[in-house]
Amino acid sequence: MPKVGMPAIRRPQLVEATMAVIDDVGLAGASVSLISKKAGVSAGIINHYFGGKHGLMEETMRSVLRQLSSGVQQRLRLVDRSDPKGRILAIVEGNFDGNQVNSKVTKTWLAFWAHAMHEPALFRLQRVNAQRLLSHLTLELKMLMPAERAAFVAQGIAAMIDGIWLRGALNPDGIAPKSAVAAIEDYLELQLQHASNASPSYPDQQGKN
Amino acid sequence: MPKVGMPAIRRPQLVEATMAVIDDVGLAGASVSLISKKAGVSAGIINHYFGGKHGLMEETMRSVLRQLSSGVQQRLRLVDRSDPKGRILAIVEGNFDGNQVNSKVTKTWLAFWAHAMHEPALFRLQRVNAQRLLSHLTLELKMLMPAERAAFVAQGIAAMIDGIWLRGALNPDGIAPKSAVAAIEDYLELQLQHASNASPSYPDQQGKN
Amino acid sequence: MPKVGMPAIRRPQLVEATMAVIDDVGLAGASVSLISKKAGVSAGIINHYFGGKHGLMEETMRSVLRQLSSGVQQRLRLVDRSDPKGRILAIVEGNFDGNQVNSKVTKTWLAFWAHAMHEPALFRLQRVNAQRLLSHLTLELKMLMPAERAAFVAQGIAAMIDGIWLRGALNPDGIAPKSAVAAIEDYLELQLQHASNASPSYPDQQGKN
Amino acid sequence: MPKVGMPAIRRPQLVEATMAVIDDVGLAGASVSLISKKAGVSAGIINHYFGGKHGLMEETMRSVLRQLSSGVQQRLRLVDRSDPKGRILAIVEGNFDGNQVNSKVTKTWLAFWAHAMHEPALFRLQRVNAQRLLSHLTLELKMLMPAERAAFVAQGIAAMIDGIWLRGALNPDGIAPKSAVAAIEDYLELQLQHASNASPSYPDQQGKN
DNA sequence: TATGAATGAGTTTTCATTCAT
DNA sequence: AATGAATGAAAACTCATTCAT
Repeated sequence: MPKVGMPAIRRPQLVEATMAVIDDVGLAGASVSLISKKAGVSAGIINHYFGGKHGLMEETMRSVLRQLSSGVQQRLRLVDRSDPKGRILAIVEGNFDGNQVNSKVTKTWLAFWAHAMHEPALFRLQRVNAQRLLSHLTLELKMLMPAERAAFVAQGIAAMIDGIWLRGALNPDGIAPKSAVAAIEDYLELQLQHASNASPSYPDQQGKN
Repeated sequence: MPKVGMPAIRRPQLVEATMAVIDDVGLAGASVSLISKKAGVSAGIINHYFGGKHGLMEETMRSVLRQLSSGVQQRLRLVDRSDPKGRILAIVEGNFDGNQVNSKVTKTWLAFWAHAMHEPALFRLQRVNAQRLLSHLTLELKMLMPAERAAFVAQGIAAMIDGIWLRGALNPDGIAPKSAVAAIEDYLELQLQHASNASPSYPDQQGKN
Repeated sequence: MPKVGMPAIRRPQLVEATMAVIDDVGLAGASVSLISKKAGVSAGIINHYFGGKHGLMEETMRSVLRQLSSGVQQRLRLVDRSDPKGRILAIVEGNFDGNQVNSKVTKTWLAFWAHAMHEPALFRLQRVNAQRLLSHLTLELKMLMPAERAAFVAQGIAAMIDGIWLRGALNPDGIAPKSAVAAIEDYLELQLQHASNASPSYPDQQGKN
Repeated sequence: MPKVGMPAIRRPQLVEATMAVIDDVGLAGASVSLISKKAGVSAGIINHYFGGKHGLMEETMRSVLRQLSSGVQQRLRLVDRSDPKGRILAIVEGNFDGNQVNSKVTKTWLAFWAHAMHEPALFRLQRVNAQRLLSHLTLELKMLMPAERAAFVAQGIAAMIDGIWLRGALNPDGIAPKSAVAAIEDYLELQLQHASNASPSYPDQQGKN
């Protein structure tokens, strides 16, 4: 008689082990045998639950991305819809959430980004995520500046977020969330000042802060 | 006597083939046999010239980074030393040089960045490069604003450069150099205005443009 | 559950196959693929059980040496502790035990002796074995002659044993155990006579036989 | 125009290099490339002079055996034909000649002995040499004891010689010629005493010494 | 005569996957 | 559900040999 509810235990357990192994030895060195050893189960079990290594990898990447956006969602929920600047900062801060920026997550995230380039399924996943960040930012920025400018600034913020992550992967200590957020907040602030000078029809920003 | 000067032909030929294969199938799929097939030579030759796959990979990464910084160097040579803003833009433009931003180089660059996380030799290489970009930018920015602020802005610019590259890897058409440079130039411009307002002792910027 | 107890079957099976292949084609020709073919299993299994060819070779050498000393131990158990001459002959006979002297074991033994010269782990193994033979012999001879002389004679006997093995490897029919033992017994007899002449305080030998 | 007399230079040069490399890394590790590097020439040259690696190895083995028997021949020339015991000791001493017993020659000699087991040409060479030692010894011993006994003792001496060599290979300091010769001389002496007791028709030995 | 570039066969090893238990 | 024994394909690498120069 099979133990019931095993999938709910085994799947996250294996995904966790996968991240840990990728952190240890890189994506290239993350073999099924290493992952199963880390999880304390047999190698065959991966096929049982994920239909193969590929399935486990996809699930792991989904999990990484899910973790990342859940940090953003959580913080957004705390900020009023009518406070665009606050919401933008929430998005930024969510991206540098405490448990996101340690070396382990940074390396796994980067490994998947590179890997996704040649795996259509993962590529789509990654692209959707990148676009979502952009549209979230654009949506809020449109309340503070003209649409065209909003799109432009959103691209800048998104690039800075990912660039800080990317460069943070080279740092053994990971990313310092505070200075990361400060850099982007500074950028945003300048853009808002610029916007208010150029077109006085978007004065909301000053009032809100 | 054997054919002379072959190393000068074979080594770049194999490095080229390596980039092409990484572009095709990713770093994970870039086997020695695939690379040698692409180069039209036997697999054994890679050991002959690079002492193993590892040597070829390191050389390829060096080549990618070299290409990147040579674009920067070339453009810097055309700009007067007393024009910091011009030099910063030269650095930025060099990073989005025409032959840098096609999908092939972007993907190879990203693949190596991720791979370097677990290869000490490549890691050092990558880190040195990332630091060089930063110090080049800081050096010039110091002529336009206080040292502390210069370091801060340099980080911002570096992050935007790498972030645009990273996000560009998701784009099948590669990076659009013009809008990439425009985004960073805009950021720089705002920072300069801010600096001149805050401390009138760095007025050079206005005169130079 | 998988088939249990396979290691207990596979390991000796692979060691046996290794000896057979070394006998057939020599140590240099004993490839993993040949060995696994002889054992009727796949090549990969060797890594599964021995962690690589090296592990298999070490285990095989241990097995050869174990077989050799078990022959000696067996015969020693049948001889009274107070009969040094009998014990020495038991050691000698054990070294020319029936299943030791066929061409197969002789060649494997010699191949390993030569190979061990450049493999620290095997070298130690071989050296320990050579020393053990010597100390066993010395121990018994000390009851029949002065210590210094005992050490001298022990070296002689050990040399003759190994020399007969070595020269036996050149003989397609292997070693003739009887004449091998006879040659060494003759040597021992002469040494005992010499000892009893020189120092009448070691008369035990005559009484015991 | 070819340099004349090159074979007379190159062949011994390569044979020397081969022995040195076998000493360094063992027969298994002695690749053509390593040998040619040691000799300071190109790899292709070995085919030129020896028709392949095999030819070089055979020549090297011949050289080792030649060196060994030349030591014996030299010493035999100094001893009167009518002094069998002296001639036997000359043979023994020749086998432990100063330049024979260092670790380098010992290891090469042993490596070839083991290797010869599976190379008909080398096997014959080795066998002829082993037989020659035996017949030299028998020839002299026949002048001191009955033919049958002479053959028996010759086997004993030959076994001790080779046994001491074999065991000497395990000793980093090589073989101590003096104690090696002493062990065999002792054995010979006992055999001669025994022979003179058993059959007084072979009294020469005593007179000669 | 001599080189060393180049090859291709063969080696060990890794690894995802399958499967009997 | 879970194991780990077993496989076979593919990987990197080694190496004797060939050959144009």
